[in-house]
Amino acid sequence: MFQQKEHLKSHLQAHHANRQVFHCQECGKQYSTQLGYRRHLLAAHTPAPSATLSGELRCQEGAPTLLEQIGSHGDRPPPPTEGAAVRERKYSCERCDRRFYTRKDVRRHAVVHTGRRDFLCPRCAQRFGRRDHLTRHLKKSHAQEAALAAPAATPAPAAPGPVKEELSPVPCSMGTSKEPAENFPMDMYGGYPLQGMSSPGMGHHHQSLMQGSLSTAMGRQMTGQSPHHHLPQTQQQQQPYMTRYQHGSTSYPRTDMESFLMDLQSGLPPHMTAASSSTSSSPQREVLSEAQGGPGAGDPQLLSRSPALSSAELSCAANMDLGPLLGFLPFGLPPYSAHMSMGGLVMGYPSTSTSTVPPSSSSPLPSQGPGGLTFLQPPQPHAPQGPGAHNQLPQGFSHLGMSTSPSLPRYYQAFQQ
DNA sequence: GCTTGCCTCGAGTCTTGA
DNA sequence: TCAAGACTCGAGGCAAGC
Repeated sequence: MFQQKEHLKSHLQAHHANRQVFHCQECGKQYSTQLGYRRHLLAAHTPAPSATLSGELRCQEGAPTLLEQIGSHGDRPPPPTEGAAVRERKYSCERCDRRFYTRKDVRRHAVVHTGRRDFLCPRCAQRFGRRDHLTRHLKKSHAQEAALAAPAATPAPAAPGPVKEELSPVPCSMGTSKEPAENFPMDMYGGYPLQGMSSPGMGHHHQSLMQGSLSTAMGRQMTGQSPHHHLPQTQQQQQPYMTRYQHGSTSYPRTDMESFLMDLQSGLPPHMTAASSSTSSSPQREVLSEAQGGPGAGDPQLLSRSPALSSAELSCAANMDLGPLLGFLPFGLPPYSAHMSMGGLVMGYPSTSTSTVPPSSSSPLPSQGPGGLTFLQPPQPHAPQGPGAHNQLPQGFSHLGMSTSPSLPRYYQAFQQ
C-alpha cells in the first residue's frame, strides 16, 4: 500500500505504457526511470568534482571516469600490466559476441541465452539460473524465515534444492549463432509437468522461454512472491511487464510473450501439450507425470522418488494463476490482461497421491480443492497446529497463506477488505 | 579442467522524507 | 513533486577445492 497518493501515482507512472523513456545522449543508453537515468549520468558522465575514486582516475581510452571505464570496457581485456601476462578473453559465446576468460564462464553465460532457471527457491518459488543466485536469495530474502524455522528441524524443503535437470546438451549451439535464443530444445519446456494447463507463473518452464531480466521479473510477478517479500505484490503483478523491460540487452520479445499469454488464455499451446503429455525425458517429469495421472497416479510414494523434487517444489512449480481460468478477476479487470495474467491467486497441482499422504508425511501439500486442484487459499484463519506446524507446509505456500503477512498478495487483501 | 561460491557492478523498483 | 536511500537480481570475474 502506498501511504500517500503521490507515491501511488509515481508508482503507476512507472508502469504507464506511454511513460517517458530516458535516453542518454552521450552513450545511447535508455532508462525507464528518471532515477536510473540520473544514476547513470552520475556514474558515467559526471565530471569528478574532486579527487575521488570516480574523479581523478581517468580512463586511458577517453572515458570520463573510472566507472565509465568499467562499464564501457567491460568486455575488453584488461590493459596489460607491467610484468604481467596479457589476459585474453579467448572464449567467445556462439550466440552473441561476448567473450570470456574461461570456458566455464561461457557455459555459465549460456544461461542468458537459454533462459533456463533451474534453481527454484523452495520458499517463494522464485527461480534462478544459477545456484549462487539462489543461495544469495535465500540468505538475503529468507534468512529470517530460515531462522524462525530452524528450531522446527524440518530443513528439507528449505534446502536450496535445484530442480535442475540435465543441462541442455546444446547450450550454445542450438538455434542460429548470434541470434537471440528463441529456439529452445523441446526439453527445455519439460522441467515441470505442464498438467494440461499452465501459466507462466510459479516457476514453470515457460520461463525458460524468457530471457534475462524479464524472466526474472516475470518470476517475481507470477510467483506473487517478490524478492521484496515484504513489499506489496500486486503492484508488480499488475505491471505491464512488457513495457517495463522494453529495452536493454535482456529485453523481452514482446510478441512472443503476448502470444504465449494469449495461448494460455485460449488453451494450452500444442507444443506445451506435447511437452507435457509425450515427453518424459527427465526423471522428475516422469515421476510427476506418473503421479499426476499416469500409471502411478495415486501412489503416494511417487512424489518421493525424485530426491531433487520436494513437495514444496512440486506445489510451487505447478502453481498457477487461476484468475483467467476461473473468471475471478479482482479489481474488475478484463478477462485477459497482460498486466493481470500473473495474478497472485495461485494454486498448485498436487498429484492425486498427495491426498493420500498422511498429515504426518514429510511432504505435505496445500489443501486441495475439488478436482484435485490445490488452492493456495485466500486468507483463512491460519491456526498454528503446534510446534513446527509452520513447517508442515511448503514454505512458499505457508508464506502466502499467512493472512496477516505484509507480503500477502493483493488478491488476498482484497478478500480481506 | 571442472564445480562451487563469493565478490562486485549495473540496473530496476520500492519506500520514505523533504 | 522530487530526491535519496535501500533492496534485489542479473551477470561477469575469480579464487578455492576437487
